[in-house]
Amino acid sequence: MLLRNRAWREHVASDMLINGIMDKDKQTRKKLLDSAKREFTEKGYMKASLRSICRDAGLTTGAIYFFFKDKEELFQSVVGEALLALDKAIGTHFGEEEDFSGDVNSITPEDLQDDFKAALEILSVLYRYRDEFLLVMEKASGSGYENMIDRYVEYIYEHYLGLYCRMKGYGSRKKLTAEDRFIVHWMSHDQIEIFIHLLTHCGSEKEAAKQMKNMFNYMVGGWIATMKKAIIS
Amino acid sequence: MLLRNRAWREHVASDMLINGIMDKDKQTRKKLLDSAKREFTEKGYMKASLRSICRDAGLTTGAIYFFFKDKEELFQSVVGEALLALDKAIGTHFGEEEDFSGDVNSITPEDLQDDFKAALEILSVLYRYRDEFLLVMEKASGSGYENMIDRYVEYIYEHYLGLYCRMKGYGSRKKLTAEDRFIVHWMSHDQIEIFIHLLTHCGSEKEAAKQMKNMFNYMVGGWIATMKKAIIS
Amino acid sequence: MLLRNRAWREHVASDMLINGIMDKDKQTRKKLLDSAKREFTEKGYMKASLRSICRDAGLTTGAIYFFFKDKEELFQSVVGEALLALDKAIGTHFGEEEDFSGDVNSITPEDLQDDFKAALEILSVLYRYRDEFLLVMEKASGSGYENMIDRYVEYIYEHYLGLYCRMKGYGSRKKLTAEDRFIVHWMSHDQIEIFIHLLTHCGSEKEAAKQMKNMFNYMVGGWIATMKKAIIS
Amino acid sequence: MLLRNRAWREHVASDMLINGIMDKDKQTRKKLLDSAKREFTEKGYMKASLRSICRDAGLTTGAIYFFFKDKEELFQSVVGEALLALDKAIGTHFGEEEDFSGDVNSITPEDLQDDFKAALEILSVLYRYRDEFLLVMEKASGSGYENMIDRYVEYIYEHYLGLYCRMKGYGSRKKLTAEDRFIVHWMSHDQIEIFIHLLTHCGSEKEAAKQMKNMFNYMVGGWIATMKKAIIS
DNA sequence: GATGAATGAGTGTTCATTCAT
DNA sequence: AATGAATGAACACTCATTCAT
Repeated sequence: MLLRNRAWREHVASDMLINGIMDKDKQTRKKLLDSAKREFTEKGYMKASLRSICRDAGLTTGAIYFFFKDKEELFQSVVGEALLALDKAIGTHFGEEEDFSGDVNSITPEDLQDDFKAALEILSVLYRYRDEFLLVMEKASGSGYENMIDRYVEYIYEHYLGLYCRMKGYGSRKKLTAEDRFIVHWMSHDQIEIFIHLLTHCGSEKEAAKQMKNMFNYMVGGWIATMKKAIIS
Repeated sequence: MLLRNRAWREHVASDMLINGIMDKDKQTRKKLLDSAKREFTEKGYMKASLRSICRDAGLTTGAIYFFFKDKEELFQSVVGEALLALDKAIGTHFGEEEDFSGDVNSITPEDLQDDFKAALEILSVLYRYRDEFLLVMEKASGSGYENMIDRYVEYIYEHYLGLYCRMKGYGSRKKLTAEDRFIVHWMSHDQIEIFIHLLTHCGSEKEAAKQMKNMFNYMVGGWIATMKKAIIS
Repeated sequence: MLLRNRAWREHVASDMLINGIMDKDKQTRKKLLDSAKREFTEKGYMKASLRSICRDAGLTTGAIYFFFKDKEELFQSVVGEALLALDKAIGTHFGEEEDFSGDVNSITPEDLQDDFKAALEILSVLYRYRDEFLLVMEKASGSGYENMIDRYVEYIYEHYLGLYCRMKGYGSRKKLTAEDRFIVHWMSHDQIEIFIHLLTHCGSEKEAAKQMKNMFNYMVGGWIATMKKAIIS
Repeated sequence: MLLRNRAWREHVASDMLINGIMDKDKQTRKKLLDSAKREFTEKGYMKASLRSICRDAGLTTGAIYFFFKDKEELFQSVVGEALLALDKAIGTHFGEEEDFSGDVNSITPEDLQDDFKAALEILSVLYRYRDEFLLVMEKASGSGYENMIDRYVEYIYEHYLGLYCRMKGYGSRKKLTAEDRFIVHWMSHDQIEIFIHLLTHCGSEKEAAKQMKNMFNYMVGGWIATMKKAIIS
């Protein structure tokens, strides 16, 4: 799992529960979160003013501190659910190394297409919480989520490293050179950038799914070229 | 030209002149800029403290305001020369639409390789001002340079749009669909990301040039796939 | 009586009653007082947080206000019983001017030793409520008990003034000079300091009683010297 | 030396220099210190408000932070000079163990009288900075000077331990029992309390010096009794 | 050219207290 | 009897900026 630790996940999960069950009076909290989302989105984490958030929510200064420990936890509460969902989705599709033991030569670049389906599901999560992810990706500077992108890259990097090895017929990762690792890292990075690019440039999931096709086509082409070159040179 | 306006460019250019000619007591300015670079790099634009910069430069608080209008202009002055150099380099290689009028079919993906040489020269500029570019790319949040990346993307996008048209045999850009534009935009973005990735992950220009080869191979593969698919589907 | 007024004493007394009789659900109050004692001891009156006390007691913020008017009264309730007990003990031993009318010359410094027994009993009270007294003596800054020590000094001062007069053969207090009063005041102060010193430095009553012997010896020596000097000079 | 460290002492010393030499414009700092002294004296360290201090000094909120790092340093600057002076005085009179090597029996309680002269000089320092010492002794709760008294006790305790040993004819401190140490610690404490008592109860140094005579007489009587008892029992 | 003082609005945060339920 | 929400004033502290000298 990518996200911090179990305690944190449960914390966020309990948030979701609370929000789900007690519809009656927890509207203040909701209002606060809405205002916070708006403010963070407008000004970014650092420039966002808690006063301004409270005002916008029709509350007084200290109100936030009944529900949230501090600014950081408020931000966390805004994006937590989204991150948890993404965490789960990524964990499902990129987490476990597929138990592969067939003929090495039978692996074709088309295997990459499997990722496409996974990517579609991830895309679905991303659009379910679009605002929140845009927040994390572009407005989190100064918060504890500043480098979330890198963390995701690092996570799927492991996955792609395995895929790369199998495509090259490496039995062990020990055969990987620094150059191998660099290009795989880049391709992992690129995969994440695809998601971000879609999220920022496509207004709907549907539109994003359509464009992602071409982007994947591009990406697969890149992988093929990378493999060929490796074989040739 | 990419950068704001002529007035600004001249402002920056005169900076360079000043620094070059009057060696005597403009060293205070230099000291200030050095300290500013250090502080911005350490803490990022927003968290950087002018007090701290002055202290580090062995000056008092108000000193900055003799040389710079405000915090923003100080940052600008730190990164200005670098941006100007990059602007020039990009202008040279991506700026002018090549006067192409040959046989459409003669265009091969290998044309992309021309970009490689251009990219190497840009890489050279990037590493000449590595600190400054890292500043702009990763620490400018809150300043006027927050979205510099997008501006560069937008700029080379025009270039790649032309290339794409010629590779597809389009006589006019009017034939481009929204889908065409989207993928070209992405590929432009990707090109910029390659530079940033190199700058952040390679300690020397030499190392970066080496890794860029594989990244370009990947990119060209992507272009080929994009072209093919376009033909097929 | 030393403590404020009758109303207050009855208030505290009724507290004791309540705690004694209704064992059933007044345990909440008890829990609150325990947590308060802990918090006050840890952080001192001012830095103590009512929130924190409630949390520690497993209750919510407002709960305190059912039992106590405000922070001050809570503190009062924590230390009240102890103060009342001490008030009683001091009243018994230092309160009433002994009905003395014998031969003036028969008074010897050994009369001071009578105080020793009284002091032992007071010590017993102090150790019965050791936590509470340490609270009052060292952690009450900011509360209404800040200068409790001075009040005790003032109280026993009257007692020692009488003793001093008799030892000097004064028939009336009118003979006392400002200098007389000053030294008696100091010696009263010193007596109180002895108690505090013991309470803070000895872990058990037994240990304190042992050390008090030497301290009294020191004190009696001081009284003798004071008397002699008064006679001589 | 009692006070923290050399760096700190030099810091305070330079303060004194600044205040002494530059009479011209440093009046703002002086005003701030005056207002601070007043505020701290009135409300104590914790309840003192920096806002209030600035207001009283005719300045705006942030002004303090030009001269002082934070609340703590402001307090330090108010009392620092006084503490330094006291440190010096105490160091002179209680710091060095007198190089005693005469006949043990020749030591009489009158040796204690030597302390009297020392005490008079210390008293002089205390009254030179009376406000400041009252601040430290009674209003420092919450600041870094909360337990200054104990520190002074600990310091002179060493001195009195030596004196006690010589009066008892001990060649080495190893002969001291826990009970010995306890009573000497108490007597050291008492010595300090004498100073505080004078400072709080006498309006002038002259008056204090007069009353101290009797208090010393009392103290010497205590020492004699302590010594005798030790010999007898 | 540069200093050093001062501004003043702003920040996140704390907390005793209140009160409808 | 106790909850949980909300208040609102206060706090220490930061900082870009200004300006007389």
